[in-house]
Amino acid sequence: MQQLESNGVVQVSRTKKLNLKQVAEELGVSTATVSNAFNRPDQLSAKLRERILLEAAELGYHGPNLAARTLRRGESDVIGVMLLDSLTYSLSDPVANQLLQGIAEVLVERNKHMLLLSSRIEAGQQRGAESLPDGFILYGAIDQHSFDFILKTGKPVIVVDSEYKETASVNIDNQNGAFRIAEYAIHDENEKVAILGLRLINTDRVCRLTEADLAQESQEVSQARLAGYQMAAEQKNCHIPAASMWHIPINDAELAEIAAREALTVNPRPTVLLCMSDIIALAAIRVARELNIRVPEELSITGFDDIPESARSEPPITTVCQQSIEKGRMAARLLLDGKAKEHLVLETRLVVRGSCR
Amino acid sequence: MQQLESNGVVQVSRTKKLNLKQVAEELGVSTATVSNAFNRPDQLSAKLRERILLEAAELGYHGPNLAARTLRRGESDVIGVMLLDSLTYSLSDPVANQLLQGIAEVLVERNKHMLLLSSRIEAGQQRGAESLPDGFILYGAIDQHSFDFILKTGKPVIVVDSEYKETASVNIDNQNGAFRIAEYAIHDENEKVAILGLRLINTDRVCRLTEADLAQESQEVSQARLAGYQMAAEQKNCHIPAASMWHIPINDAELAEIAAREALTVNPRPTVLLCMSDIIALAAIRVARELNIRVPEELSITGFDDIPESARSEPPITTVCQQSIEKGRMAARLLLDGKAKEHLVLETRLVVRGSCR
DNA sequence: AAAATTTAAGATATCGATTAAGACGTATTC
DNA sequence: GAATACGTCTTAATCGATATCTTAAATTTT
Repeated sequence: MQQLESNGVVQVSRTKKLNLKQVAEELGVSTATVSNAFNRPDQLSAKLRERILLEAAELGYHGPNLAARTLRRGESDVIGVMLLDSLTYSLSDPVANQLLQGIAEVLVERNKHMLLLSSRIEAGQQRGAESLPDGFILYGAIDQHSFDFILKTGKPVIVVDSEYKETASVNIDNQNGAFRIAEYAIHDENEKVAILGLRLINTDRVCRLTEADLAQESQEVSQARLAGYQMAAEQKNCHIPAASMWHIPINDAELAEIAAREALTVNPRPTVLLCMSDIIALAAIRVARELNIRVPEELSITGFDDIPESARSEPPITTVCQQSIEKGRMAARLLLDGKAKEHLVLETRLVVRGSCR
Repeated sequence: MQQLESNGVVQVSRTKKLNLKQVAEELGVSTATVSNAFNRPDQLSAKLRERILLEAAELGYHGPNLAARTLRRGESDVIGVMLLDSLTYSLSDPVANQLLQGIAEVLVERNKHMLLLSSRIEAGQQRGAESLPDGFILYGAIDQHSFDFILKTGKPVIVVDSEYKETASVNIDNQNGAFRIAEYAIHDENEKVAILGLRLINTDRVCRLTEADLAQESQEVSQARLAGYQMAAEQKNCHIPAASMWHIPINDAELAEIAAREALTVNPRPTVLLCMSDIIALAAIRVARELNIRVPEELSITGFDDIPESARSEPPITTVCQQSIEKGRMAARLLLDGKAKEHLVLETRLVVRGSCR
């Protein structure tokens, strides 16, 4: 249909896309040979291969169709990255972003592709793309339902910032990081310590905690950080009551400002404000400025994450570097190297800057 | 192999993944019916459909394989998003990020998936995933080679922040936006105006421009913004010589600081600093503080983009809102609605904050 | 009640590629 | 010089799902 014979020369319309089989016919070789030209250079002579590649390109053929190739080989060279909550939210979060950067770096290096998935499935939406990827990287405390779904694909899964016995994982020692920064920030038993926590309880609103809340199970990362803070405080003979803790549901600057405003207007005012993310710490600094509280003279503020912005704020933030980019790289490497059983725990680093006395 | 018959009951090992055909056999229906159960509810009775869906799930079958489905249907429900430069860099750029957020929002709404691609192909790397997506969104001034490659797939393409006659596009009126902010920032002919420009010439290093550089063709977005600045300056009887312009190769805080440091230490010192991105403006503010130059009293600084950080800096940045998230949404909608010929130009908004007199 | 129409489910060719096995001629070995 | 190995290319089965075309049954129409 798309080829018309005339005086021995076979012509192909350039408008219609052609497939490997048609290319093979055009060049007078078998499909196997064309396929090999693209995938297994050792299976044919260099000369023929070169000719095929060249002429295929001229015909407008740009290499094997991924769907067909995937179907046949059972491998797509695509890696699925599943982010917590909605994609839109995750993409706005600097930590998730750094993770993606690290993942992207390794995937590009290895000629793999990245498919973004979100764990949150809205009503009327279906899963569908999960059968394509060769493996998955899950970020954060994915809900059990999504996790099971992914797990049942039988493909390798690496979890970041969470841990399940069934899969490999990349984590940091949250408790230790929190302990060290709290230990650094809290000088003695006279300090009034407040905590701006991330996802401490299961509520969508900013709120001040009660003792009852503390008994509840919360997200593991937050729980670990909280435990680290408390351990350091106790070591300095400070006690941090639940009423000095605020819950912030997502890592969002505005919500963090609301919490910070509450925390910094209680009486007596805190002297140390431990923030579970840099976004929160940055918000706290803005609120402190607004309230004419000098940082760090009157108030020490600590962050967590070490996002790029933290180094550039005024004052720059004393924080815990959790190497998010590196976590992404490690996760991607574990996955691609088939180390689907390891549980990595990366070191955190205390980054001392100007926001603490 | 994976099913063993015993006393009339057919059992399927739960460990091995099964396909639509096997599911059909298990349930004693045809493959067409199972397929219809998943894709075309109107083609079979509700009762049977429900039974199939239920039992399939129990057998551990999670719906049609994407590769096979794509191969057969010729549609993957995957959209390719190609970012400028390396993925790693793009993911760290707040503007690209907002764009992705907007795209993600619409794709999720419509049950589509997002495949991240980068335009930069390193040595030894191949393209390969380009055959999968049903369409593409290209961000920025993609190099001609990559552009042609994508175009030749014959699939719909939407370009953002660039324009080609062959494809639809979503842009903002860069020149107008730049004109308005410069008009606002430049008070009279006594101002000394300097420009911190993004990708003004084709060099990887920060550098001060010469008149010869101005004659050269540069990237369209930058060129438009520059033209807007110049038009506003001339209207106020100011002339901005090339020597008052700096080229910054990528939208990076550190490079921007280098340029800002140079620009703010020339004599006489500028009174207005027009920055082609908010990242640059934020860097300029830090450098100004470092040099004890009061902003805005002694120096007006303007940005471009309106990234979230700009509203929160001290002083907050007067900038041009380019609605990056909305651009992403529009691009995705154009693509999914098959409007592959339109050239949208979104309005910019002058956002007056504290960084200008 | 016979004919016409609608509804429900099955049979099968097909999408585009990969790869194991095989064919064929040439080079190497003893 | 026969046997073996090697390099190069071809044949053909296969991956998993979809959609067209049938067939059979149920329902409506006249």
